[in-house]
Amino acid sequence: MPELPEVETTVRGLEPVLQDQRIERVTLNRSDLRRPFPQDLGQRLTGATVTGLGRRAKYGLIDTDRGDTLVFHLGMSGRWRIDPAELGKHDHVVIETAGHRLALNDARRFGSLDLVPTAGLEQWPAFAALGPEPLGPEFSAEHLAKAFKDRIAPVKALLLDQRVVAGLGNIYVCEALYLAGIAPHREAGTISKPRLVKLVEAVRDVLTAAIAAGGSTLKDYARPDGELGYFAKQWRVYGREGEPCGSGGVVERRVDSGRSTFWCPQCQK
DNA sequence: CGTGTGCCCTGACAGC
DNA sequence: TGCTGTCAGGGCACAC
Repeated sequence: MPELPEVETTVRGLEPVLQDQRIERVTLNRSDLRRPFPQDLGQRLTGATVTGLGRRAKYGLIDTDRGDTLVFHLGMSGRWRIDPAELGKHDHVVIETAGHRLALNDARRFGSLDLVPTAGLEQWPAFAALGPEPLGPEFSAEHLAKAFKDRIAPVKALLLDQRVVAGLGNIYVCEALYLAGIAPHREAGTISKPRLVKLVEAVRDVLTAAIAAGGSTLKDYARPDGELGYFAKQWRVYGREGEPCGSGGVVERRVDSGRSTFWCPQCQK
């Protein structure tokens, strides 16, 4: 499931294919994913030239010379297929350049596609309240101390809150909390400053390692070039219920409002 | 405002 | 073989 590292990997995979290329044709095989596509999406994209690619939180950004940015979210199962031999059932949007054909494939349709004025991107509703990038300079122990102050919610819930920090999902939050030695259900406001320093380091470490590994895989995630990521092998707690954590404890799983948390009660306090 | 719950969607998988 | 049930979860709506 694409979290920040997978989206980053996807954007890096799209860059050599799309940068400076003119979009010759856009085919919409349906009118929506999670929500309807913007009006006239095809016409507004056709003929535009890609001027740059980027990422904000778990969103991929494709800038065009028309002053618009195509914003994509991969949801649970979304991926871009580059030059697929043939199109499949879940290739909902197809973008063609002179040299390539790209298909946005999303079996579970939790993804989204929007076209937003580049100049107003930060004010776009989905972006306006986002917290800092976890790999950027604003994400610090000071920032977390401020965000956690007087909060009784579990630290895991706040790390998943995109207004606190933008781009973390269930897998990397579990991993980061394990690395930092902090129990997922600990009240956020009770965590000491030195431990927040460790948490910030842990978040950066797990994300950096995942990006370096080319994004992780969860059954249906594939890199844009079609190769599967392999960071899954490096997960310390996620999906490892009942296994030794590596530091003497045993990984436990608990479910809160239908969501799994993996952690080691011996190592995380 | 802070906190918690449930829904969307489909495919993989387990069990019978 | 084919059926049923369970699970995956990001973002958002909604209840209290």
